Amino acid sequence: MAIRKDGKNSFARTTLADVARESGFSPSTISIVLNEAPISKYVAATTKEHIRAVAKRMDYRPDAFGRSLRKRRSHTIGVMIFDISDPFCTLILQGIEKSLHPTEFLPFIVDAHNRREQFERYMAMLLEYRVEGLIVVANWLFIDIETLSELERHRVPTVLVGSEMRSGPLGSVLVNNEQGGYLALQHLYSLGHRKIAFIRGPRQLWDSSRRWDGVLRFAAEVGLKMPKKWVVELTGSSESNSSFDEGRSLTSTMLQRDPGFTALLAFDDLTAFGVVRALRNFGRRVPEDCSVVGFDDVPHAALFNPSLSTVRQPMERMGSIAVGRILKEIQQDGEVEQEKGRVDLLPPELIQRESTAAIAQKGKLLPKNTRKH
Amino acid sequence: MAIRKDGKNSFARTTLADVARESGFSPSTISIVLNEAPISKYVAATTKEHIRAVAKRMDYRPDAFGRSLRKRRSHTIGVMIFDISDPFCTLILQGIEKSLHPTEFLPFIVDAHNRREQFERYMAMLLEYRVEGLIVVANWLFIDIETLSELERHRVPTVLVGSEMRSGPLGSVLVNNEQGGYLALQHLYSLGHRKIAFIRGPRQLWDSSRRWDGVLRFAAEVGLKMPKKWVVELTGSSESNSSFDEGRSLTSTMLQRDPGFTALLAFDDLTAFGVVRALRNFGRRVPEDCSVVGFDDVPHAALFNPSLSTVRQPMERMGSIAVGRILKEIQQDGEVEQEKGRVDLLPPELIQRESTAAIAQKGKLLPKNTRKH
DNA sequence: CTTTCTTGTTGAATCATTTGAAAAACGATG
DNA sequence: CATCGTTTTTCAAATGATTCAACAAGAAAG
Repeated sequence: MAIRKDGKNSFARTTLADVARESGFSPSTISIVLNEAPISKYVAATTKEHIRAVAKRMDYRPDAFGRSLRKRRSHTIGVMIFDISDPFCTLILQGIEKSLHPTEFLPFIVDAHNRREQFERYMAMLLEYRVEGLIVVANWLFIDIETLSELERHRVPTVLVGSEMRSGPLGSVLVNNEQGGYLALQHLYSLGHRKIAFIRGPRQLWDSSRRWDGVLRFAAEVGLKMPKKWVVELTGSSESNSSFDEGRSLTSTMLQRDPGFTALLAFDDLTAFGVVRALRNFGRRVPEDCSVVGFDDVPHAALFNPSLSTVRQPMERMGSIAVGRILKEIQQDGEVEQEKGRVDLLPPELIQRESTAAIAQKGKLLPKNTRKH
Repeated sequence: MAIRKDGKNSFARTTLADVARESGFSPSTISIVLNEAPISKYVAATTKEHIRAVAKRMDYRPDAFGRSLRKRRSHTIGVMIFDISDPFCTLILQGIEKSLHPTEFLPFIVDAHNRREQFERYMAMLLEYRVEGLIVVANWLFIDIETLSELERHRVPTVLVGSEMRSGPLGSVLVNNEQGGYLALQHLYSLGHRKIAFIRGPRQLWDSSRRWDGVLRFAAEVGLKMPKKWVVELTGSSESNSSFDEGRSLTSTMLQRDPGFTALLAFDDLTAFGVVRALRNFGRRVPEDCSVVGFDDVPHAALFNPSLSTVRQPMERMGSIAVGRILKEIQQDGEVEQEKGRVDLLPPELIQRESTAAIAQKGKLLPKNTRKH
């Protein structure tokens, strides 16, 4: 359909040459005018006007490929995520988008679905598209360190968000997990809880250990006992709702073992949701019979019943800080090496909601509690 | 750093010419071999091997810009979303990604943040990048019809997911909202509820009306009365959690007006979460005192307390069907016009969970409700 | 009258790749 | 020895835009 006699598809896009022909000026002039290049100050005002009018009338749009090829710039920042359905990563994405918006850069988002093979394929893709920077949103990261270090090889400024490499040249932006763990336990402790159960994160996850370090530090400071029967650990499959299911089953196990705890500290919000479900099924009310605290503050934490007390990660800010660092690296073109491996640790914030409450004064747990707040 | 005497950055990417020089063959041959073009069957096997080896050794990656410019194909499908933090849209995205994965196409995702200005900017961007197809995920769509119809002008095959245009040339893939509304009310009715409150969707939203049509159809069939005092409507701001907040405040209003309803049908899941919150604050238990049904089945609906009964939209499938249609249109290159404006209506599915229950036999709320079903 | 300066515009090269046409190389055929 | 048919490889053009050096025209200066 719609092929003209001259062989050209009549719907073919308008090119610079078309505008040139139509306006009577050369392609060079058109380009200079439309890009408002420095030399354009020598172009006659009438010419400028005329060219702009013609370009608009013909609905001219510069071709990204031609342009990028010539300028050797793509004006894109690659954003690699591992699971778009994770709300944690969603908010970071929003932070990234928002701070990229006023710039000349465009995010190129790809989702590896937690699959190594896809990670690699998309990675190659991003390099072919010559992204000028790369942000890796590592929500739940089991890709080996090795694979990530390889990123450096490509000489593309890279920042890791939400996770940290034990060693290695990659810069990262993340919450201070150690402090977060500390805050969470401190919160429960200050509400009077002494019999506290714990669901740690998966051992393979580095953040998980840091968070646990914070918990241990507070426990040591106040001399809290942490009996083994009340400390369990997620296995960390990469399935979507696995931490909910695991939170639930681990809690059930602990309840059957010894239901005497009055509070539970969960690795993250999704786990905490599972915990609440298990407690309810066991006939425990939250927070009256057992307080629960999560980690992350995903958007749904506030909507949940009961709304979840949790340690907030400033996710949107993490995204925008990552963008800031990438832009800086791009501008400085690798001059300031010392910036590269830097780790930005942002402070977490304890958000108190309904799922935690002071322990019953005279309440024995099992009997009924008749207090006010 | 690392600029060689010849002025070239030593980290510059390897080009086809580099491989040609290194291997002793011409760029043409390299291209033919690496792309396994038809003529490559005439290339000597030893040559092929040699070229592949050199390319691999030099870590050659074809440049997407050079290639796309020459081939006049981008191998990308634009995906326009309006709010990435909406879980509804997240699942559709996953469906899209998954079905695009085995193809030669790559999704180019942009998020307009519900802002018209950004929508237009990103739209222009996608056209500059010559996307070969476009999927618009219209979760919560207040962009005028006009703007969307304009898409057609660009001769890019376009499919709308999750919404439908009253009229216009754009094809779409969405759930049968009318049937969904019908199912939701039928569910509550079959549980014995007769005093039912309703929170409609915003009037500007076309889907909202269709859903409501289904509700009315069922009500008419069984002769259910729907007093005005128990029918309210969302205003539909584009804020992130607005439907939660609105669901909550509208429910509070209705409860104060007349708390006699035993069930509530909400426009969507997020609204339903707000409803549950309001009921709890009012001292009503869900589902014992009031059943609540949502719409969508977002991932968190199952994790919520109580887990939410709802009408499921097959979101992942919607995404993959959209991809299927786009790919077909691309291949047929506009030959089969009749496909274009087609509307795929997928069947919704009622998911019964904890938030709905049969009405109490010896009912408390208002005096007697002593029937069976 | 030549030179210089300013203003306004353009030609040609360049970016990395693909591709149809053409050119080698080579043995075989008449 | 010219001609032909294969097989193997390369030339050169094309894709769409940007940019630098250069050119043209007119005015001003020497």
